[in-house]
Amino acid sequence: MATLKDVAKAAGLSVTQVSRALNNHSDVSKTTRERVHKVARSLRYQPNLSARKLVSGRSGMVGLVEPRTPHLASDGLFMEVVAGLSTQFSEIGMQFVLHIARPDEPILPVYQRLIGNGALDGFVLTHPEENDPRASLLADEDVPFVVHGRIGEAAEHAYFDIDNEGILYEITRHLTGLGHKNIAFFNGLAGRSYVTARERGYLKALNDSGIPAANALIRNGEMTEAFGLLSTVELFSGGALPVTAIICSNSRIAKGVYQAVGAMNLSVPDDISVMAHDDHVANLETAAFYPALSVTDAPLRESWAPLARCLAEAIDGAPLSQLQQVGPHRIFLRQSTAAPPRSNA
Amino acid sequence: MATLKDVAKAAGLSVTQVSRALNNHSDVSKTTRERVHKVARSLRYQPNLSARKLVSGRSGMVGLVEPRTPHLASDGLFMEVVAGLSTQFSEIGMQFVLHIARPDEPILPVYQRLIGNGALDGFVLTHPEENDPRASLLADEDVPFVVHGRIGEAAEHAYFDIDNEGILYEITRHLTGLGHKNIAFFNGLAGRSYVTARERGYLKALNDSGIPAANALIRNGEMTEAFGLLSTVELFSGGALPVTAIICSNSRIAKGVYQAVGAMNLSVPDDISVMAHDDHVANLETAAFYPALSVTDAPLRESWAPLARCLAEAIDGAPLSQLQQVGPHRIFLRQSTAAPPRSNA
DNA sequence: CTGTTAGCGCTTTCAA
DNA sequence: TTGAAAGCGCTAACAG
Repeated sequence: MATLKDVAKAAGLSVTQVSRALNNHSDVSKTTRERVHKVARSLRYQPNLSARKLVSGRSGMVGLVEPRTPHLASDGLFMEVVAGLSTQFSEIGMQFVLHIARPDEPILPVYQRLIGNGALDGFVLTHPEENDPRASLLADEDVPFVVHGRIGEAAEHAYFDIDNEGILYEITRHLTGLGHKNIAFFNGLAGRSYVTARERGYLKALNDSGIPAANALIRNGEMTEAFGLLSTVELFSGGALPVTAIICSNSRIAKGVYQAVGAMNLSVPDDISVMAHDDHVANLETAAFYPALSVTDAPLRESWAPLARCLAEAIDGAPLSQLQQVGPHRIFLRQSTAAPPRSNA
Repeated sequence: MATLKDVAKAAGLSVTQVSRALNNHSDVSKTTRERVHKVARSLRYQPNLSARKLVSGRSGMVGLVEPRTPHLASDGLFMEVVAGLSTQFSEIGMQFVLHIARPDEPILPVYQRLIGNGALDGFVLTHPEENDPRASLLADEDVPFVVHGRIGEAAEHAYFDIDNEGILYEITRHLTGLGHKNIAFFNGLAGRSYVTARERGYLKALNDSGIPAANALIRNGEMTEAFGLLSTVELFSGGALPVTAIICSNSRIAKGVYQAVGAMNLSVPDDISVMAHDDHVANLETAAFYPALSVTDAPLRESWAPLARCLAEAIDGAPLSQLQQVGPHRIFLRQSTAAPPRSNA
């Protein structure tokens, strides 16, 4: 491999000046810079990341740590994350490193090892939880990181997130606006920060509509079809509250809800209105549901690019205010929502 | 982070001696070594990989490069590979780096970048093809690598493989031994080296049994249920040769074959014998097929540990002879194979 | 605009 | 058995 020294010799310059030219510093004449770049290219020069990291603290490598769960191999979401991030980081000339931790191994020591190794410039954290210890560790150690999502209402870290609270507020207000009063909410697993945020939005909307919240109407679970199906059946077999609308945290849950509603010989939207948030991860075309599902829409895949950029900037030492971004979402009102049936209005 | 210097100071020794002690060199007194280890532990010392790589050429990081295909996110095999390798490498104290390449990007330049970066010690190559250009590149550049599979009959590189040729030989001989003469073979995509090896084994067995091979009996395709189903139907609708046995390169294909055979109102094994190789990647319990499928058996998951060890040794400069390993396989004869029906015997 | 000097953290001669 | 010194390839002061 050609080194800086080789390029310097070939260009008849000092190593320093070549380094500056290659890194596009301002204090290099244009002619020199161009000549150096040409020589470097002809020698197929590539900077040695280890050497660079050693002196400047930057290697251009960032990592994602994931515990190896039994389902990992069949987890489409996980692969979406990995493929998306990996692609986006190489797009901006960085190396994305995936580290799968042993299933039995506690996760913090893994981060500590990786930090101590000193090979990585920063980390991406996904699926944050409230008071996530990984974030605390990284913050304590002053290691740059970006979170996919937000930890806490006043997050003190770099993140890219969608407005989970706002999304649920919009959905819920739409339903209360139609006249619904008993609105169930099938949310994700408790503890995840987006789950909490969504619950906040739901509760706030109910409150703003003057509707009391009922614990029995909120359910948390893994966001699967089965969860939606079972929750719906249980909700109606309990028969306590005359639920007229169901909000699903994703389209997969909604699919299960549709099945249960059909099985119970009820109809969407005549008997029950259904809405969901669609992140486009499940291969479910919500417009092709029958009846077409009303959704808020924010494709997960649109977050990898901002996330990568955000981490790059965090590593470059950008101020926190620039590193906290909330992506857009849309709302599509289709055929699955209507005013509640008379008997329950 | 604590550095060697810190440890040296705390231990009252020179940096040199500490380095030697920590790396368990022979020329360090036992007392010193133990003391140094203790001090290092108490300071939570971790060697800086970049510094180490810079001077010794070893970082302890190895990589796998995978082009991002549309199906990647739902490709269970891929995740099995990633999770398996990642786990095994951390088991032996190495870092496993996954690099997903952009879909449009030719793959060789990606390797060249990664090599030139000088951050990785070596690579794992999966899904090798005959005359695989990646292997040529890595060999040319003198970068250690290990192949999951073999390239060519007399492979000149480190590999861990199963005896694909032998496996197909065994299967085919078992069928010819039962009296079958027209034995179809549904193999994987042409070009992959294990596909070629299996074909060799199949042809050799036919030859050794004095049975002429027929091109029409060999089919190559993506190893899916659909491939098995369609191939079977086509084979029989052509109606040229009275096929009495089908060999499938994996259990998924066999599942498709079973479906087609059922649809055609034929029976396994009375009309058609079926055998397959089972790598335990598809979640198909071959013993639970009806009738139970006769298979050769070599779980893919058993290859990650040897593969990781092999690469580690290759990086350590072990001789090639130690780096070429062939894993074991078993054969389970169950209910899907029998002598051919009289009319075709 | 350019070169000289120093040093990142580590391993490895070479001497003692 | 130990230490001093050199240097891996690079960047960042500091002079000029």
